Amino acid sequence: MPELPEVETVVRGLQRVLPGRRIVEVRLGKTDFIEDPAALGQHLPGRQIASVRRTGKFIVLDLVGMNRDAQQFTLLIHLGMTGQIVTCAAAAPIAPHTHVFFALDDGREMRYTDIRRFGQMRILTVETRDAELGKLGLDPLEATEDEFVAKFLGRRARLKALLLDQRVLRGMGNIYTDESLFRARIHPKRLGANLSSDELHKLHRAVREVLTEAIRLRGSSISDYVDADGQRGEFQLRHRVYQREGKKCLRCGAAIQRAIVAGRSSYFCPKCQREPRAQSSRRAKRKRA
DNA sequence: CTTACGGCCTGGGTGC
DNA sequence: TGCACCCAGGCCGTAA
Repeated sequence: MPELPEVETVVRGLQRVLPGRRIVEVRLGKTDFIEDPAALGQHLPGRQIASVRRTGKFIVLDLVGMNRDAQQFTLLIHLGMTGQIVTCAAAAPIAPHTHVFFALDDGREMRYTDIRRFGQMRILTVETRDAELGKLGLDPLEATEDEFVAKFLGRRARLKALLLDQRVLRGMGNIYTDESLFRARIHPKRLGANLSSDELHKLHRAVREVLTEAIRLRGSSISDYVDADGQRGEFQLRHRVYQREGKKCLRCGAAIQRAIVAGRSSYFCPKCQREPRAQSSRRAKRKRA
């Protein structure tokens, strides 16, 4: 479910209520998605949430001890496919598949719910936090055009794979990849190395537009996604290709197609996004010649 | 460096 | 009503 716009929306909701709160207790259900479950109860109670932010699809909670020399920890949360985080009254009914309860010092709770448990939760030190987050690629909304373009030059992978690769850009997932490629009118099977500078320019702009608009509409709710207040997003109403197989392209009227590209379901307009023929990168061409 | 594939886990939809 | 099957917004490890 959650890609950059959804995680951003969740984080904005959490930012309104969490900073300054102290965690008083952690209760656990199933823990197979938590790197070190015992560490949660060991390190979190008594610590105060200093900040909440997003890096790519990760939610980053920085926690400080109540005395000055206490070690700082970071709680890193990834929502996977079906993860949800909400805050609610401690007495609120418990949704099925809720596996982590963080009791807060104002009598409320932050709860983590995840049907499929593809999410992850880790306690990190400041050093390991920076090492982990440093593996990620560019923030697609902050990258300059030059930085963005450089990530695709010479890459022989398909655009679909590159856009989904968190080491290239951090935060793109299947929905926003397809929506961005449609707006840039680029076929998901095209190779990074074969894009013209005009196409890279259009792609950069399309990615920013799609993500910005999706954040404004508080994300896409296809099935499970809700924000930190339990509200659904509305960007799914603006999808132009995603899950529109067989429906008319809103630009040209052709039937939207679905194909597996880079192992993932991909939606595109066969007329607006021309499929490349026998692709070869420059290097392969040179080899053949 | 790259792709392809299976696996993690549960639930919803479809078709018989 | 049951059941088999396919699909799902993410990501990792393995093999080729």
